[in-house]
Amino acid sequence: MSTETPTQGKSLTEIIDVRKEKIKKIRELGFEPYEYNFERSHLTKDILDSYDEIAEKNVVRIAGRLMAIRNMGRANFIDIQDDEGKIQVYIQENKVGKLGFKLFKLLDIGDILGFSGTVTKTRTGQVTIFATEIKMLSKNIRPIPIVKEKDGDVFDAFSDKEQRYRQRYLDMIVNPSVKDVFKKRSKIIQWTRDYLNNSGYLEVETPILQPIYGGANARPFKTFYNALNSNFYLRIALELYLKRLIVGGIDKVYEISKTFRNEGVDRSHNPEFTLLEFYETYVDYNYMMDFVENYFRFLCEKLGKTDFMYNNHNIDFSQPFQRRSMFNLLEEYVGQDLSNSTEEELKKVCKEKGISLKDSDNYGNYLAYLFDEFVEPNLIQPTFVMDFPEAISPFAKPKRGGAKGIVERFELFIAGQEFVNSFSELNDPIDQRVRLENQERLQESGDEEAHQMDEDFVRAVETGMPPTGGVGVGIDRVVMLLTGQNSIRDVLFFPQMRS
RNA sequence: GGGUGCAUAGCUCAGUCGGUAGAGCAACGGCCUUUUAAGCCGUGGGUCGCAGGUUCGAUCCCUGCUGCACUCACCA
Repeated sequence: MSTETPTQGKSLTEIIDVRKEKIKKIRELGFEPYEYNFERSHLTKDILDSYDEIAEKNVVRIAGRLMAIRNMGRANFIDIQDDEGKIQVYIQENKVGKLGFKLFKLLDIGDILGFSGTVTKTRTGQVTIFATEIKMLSKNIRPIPIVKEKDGDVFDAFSDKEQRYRQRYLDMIVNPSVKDVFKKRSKIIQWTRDYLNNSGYLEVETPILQPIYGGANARPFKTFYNALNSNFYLRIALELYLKRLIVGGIDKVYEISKTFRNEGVDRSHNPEFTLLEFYETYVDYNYMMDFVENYFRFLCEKLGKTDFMYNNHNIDFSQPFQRRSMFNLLEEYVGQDLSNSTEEELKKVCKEKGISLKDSDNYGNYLAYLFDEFVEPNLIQPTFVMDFPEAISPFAKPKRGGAKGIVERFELFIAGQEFVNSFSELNDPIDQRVRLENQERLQESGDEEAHQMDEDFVRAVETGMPPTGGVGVGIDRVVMLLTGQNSIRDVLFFPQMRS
């Protein structure tokens, strides 16, 4: 191979070759193309925000990624982007020296650079760093997409969703608003912890790898533990271990962590997602409704607003959340009072409404089908739906003074989607065992999502579980709602993609 | 899993009623001392997603596959 720099950029591999040659040239000039550190005096945002103050001190040191070059011969303007912003740097040969200028000539968009310089304004009034020293901190050899912008219009945006998700780092570099969503996500999760910690809750970690899965109706991911020669599952919920901790004497406990369900991927589902569950002793689901409502108010307060556009709906958190029983809502939207209907009667209603049924379906399933089909899409503003059928709620206490077969459970619906699920937790061990045995039978009869019997969990309840209110919150959905994103993929750094 | 659509240069996109392709940006060589989608002159860059089929000839038509988007079903 010739030691000459190729004189023409060609395909991608040849562009990369040219940049590798530049690495050699940078070393020949006496510079290290991959530095170990660089002391910064400011972030670009600081300089732009407090120009007057900094201009007095005058000399600054910044570092960041080279995003644009406007080359006018002896006068050169470049844009440097760091975590919080972007600033213009002015490069002139008699300021950076002959050697520095030779280095400048070897720069490419995408390089990570450090600069010393003085802060001034150009004649158009733009805050600019007049560089006195250039330092190469990391040489880019793979070109990044060039996105240009004028008056708010973006040109040639890096917009291919597949590439954006697969190469999220590129997406973040060239589409800076992407980072804003994730920073807000991080804050929402931090505020969630604040809310619970301030209420006396203890954050804990429980097993992700479990010999028996449970706590929700879902298919698990299955794996094999060689050393134990047995099957294990990735957890589908946090419930059963957190309740063991309640039995163990932690009065207020929560976990916020990844959970896994072996189901389809779509705009609002990812196989691994972030679930928050919290349990508090000596309270019931009525208490938890207030607590959850206040949680959303707390987040609104932190975000400084109560209106959010989500899936083309304007969601208003300024009003008290509606509280309606499931039967009450069914009566409104299905058009008949089903609260005294028998299983057979419900089945008939489902058939009349054209809902396809499975053999293993029961009273609770029929109600759930009617609810999903006719009620859910209408629940746009925050609404607590109360009192679900026992048959689909194996961990909730029976409704006090209510109809048989109904439990104290609520779900919070917003924009037709479920955000929160909560029970007055079942603490009667005899009843709990019966419920899980029923689930076990369902599983044996082919319901893949029914619960497994968890003897150790039942043993814990038998030991004595205090009255407890429990809540599960789909954090990704909360983030979607509060950041105005309609796809879960836009609130996950690395959403699930096919390989 | 079903349906619809898309896949062309590093990026954003044209295009070929079937005769192996173009633009802008980026790259490469020049010019330019206040630009900011900088500008000007010049140069190169593509197995047109993959595999088959039809055809004298396929990037284009057909089939299958893969990936992505939207959507329906299931789930948070």
